[in-house]
Amino acid sequence: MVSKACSLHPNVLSAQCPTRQVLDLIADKWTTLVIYLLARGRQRYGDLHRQIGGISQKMLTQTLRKLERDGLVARHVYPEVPPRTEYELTVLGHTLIEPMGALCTWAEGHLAELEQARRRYDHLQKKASLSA
Amino acid sequence: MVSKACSLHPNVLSAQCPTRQVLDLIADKWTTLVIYLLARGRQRYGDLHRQIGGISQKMLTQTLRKLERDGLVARHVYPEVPPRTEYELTVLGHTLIEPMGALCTWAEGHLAELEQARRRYDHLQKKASLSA
DNA sequence: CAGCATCCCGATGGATACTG
DNA sequence: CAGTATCCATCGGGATGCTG
Repeated sequence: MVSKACSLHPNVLSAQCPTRQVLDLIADKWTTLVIYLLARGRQRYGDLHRQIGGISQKMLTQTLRKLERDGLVARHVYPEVPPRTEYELTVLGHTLIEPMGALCTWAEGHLAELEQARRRYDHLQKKASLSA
Repeated sequence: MVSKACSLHPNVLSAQCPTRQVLDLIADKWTTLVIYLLARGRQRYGDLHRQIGGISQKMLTQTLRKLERDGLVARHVYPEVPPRTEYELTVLGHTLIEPMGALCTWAEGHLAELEQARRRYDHLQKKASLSA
């Protein structure tokens, strides 16, 4: 937002805008969690699965594959029995930590206001519906 | 990510983590676009609708209501005929512009790498499937 | 003009079962 | 262990039509 490339082109609103790409990247339940966990260091598939603990195998695999495709996560398969696979952030992946951290910091700093606004809004809605 | 509150609690992975709240906030196609447009200043419903140009009335209204509920956007209804409604970012809403800008800047700076990674990945996948 | 109500389709994603 | 394949319920969200 308020970015140079976006301001120059009228197509901020198009799917071609970089903004869209990034949002599509982090805009699902699991991606951010995976990145967050991998920010701590290289980890095995099973460890990720256990830590996230609400995610299905399907979603974890799908998320990891997407991140790998985007070059944010590297996949290391060891030809052993039983198999072992480790995941870690790439250099590119690490660069994403900071801006995402900024967003997280914002969240923590303004969560109270946000919740207060919600309560107030819901309260007013309730009163309005009662008077109707 | 890599945030204090998140690191302290083991429940980063729970829905209670502020991260989740923020992501839920911006994680859909339209929210960011609306915020982006409103960052330019107060605007009418119809103007937003026309500028975004792929959005349905349903989604625009829904997005605006959500942002209003979260205290990020203020809604001004003028009791006129025909009706006029204007939307603008609240003070809280403005504070979100910067962290979102950081993400956008990241996107612009790394989009090329991202696309290259994708091409490379898809290329390798193709070769793998052919040899099979 | 600025919505709300309704219908409806496709995608998302969980649960389950199977495999190298 | 680290997946893949399949089935199926839910839901986001578009299209359409109506109202104050």
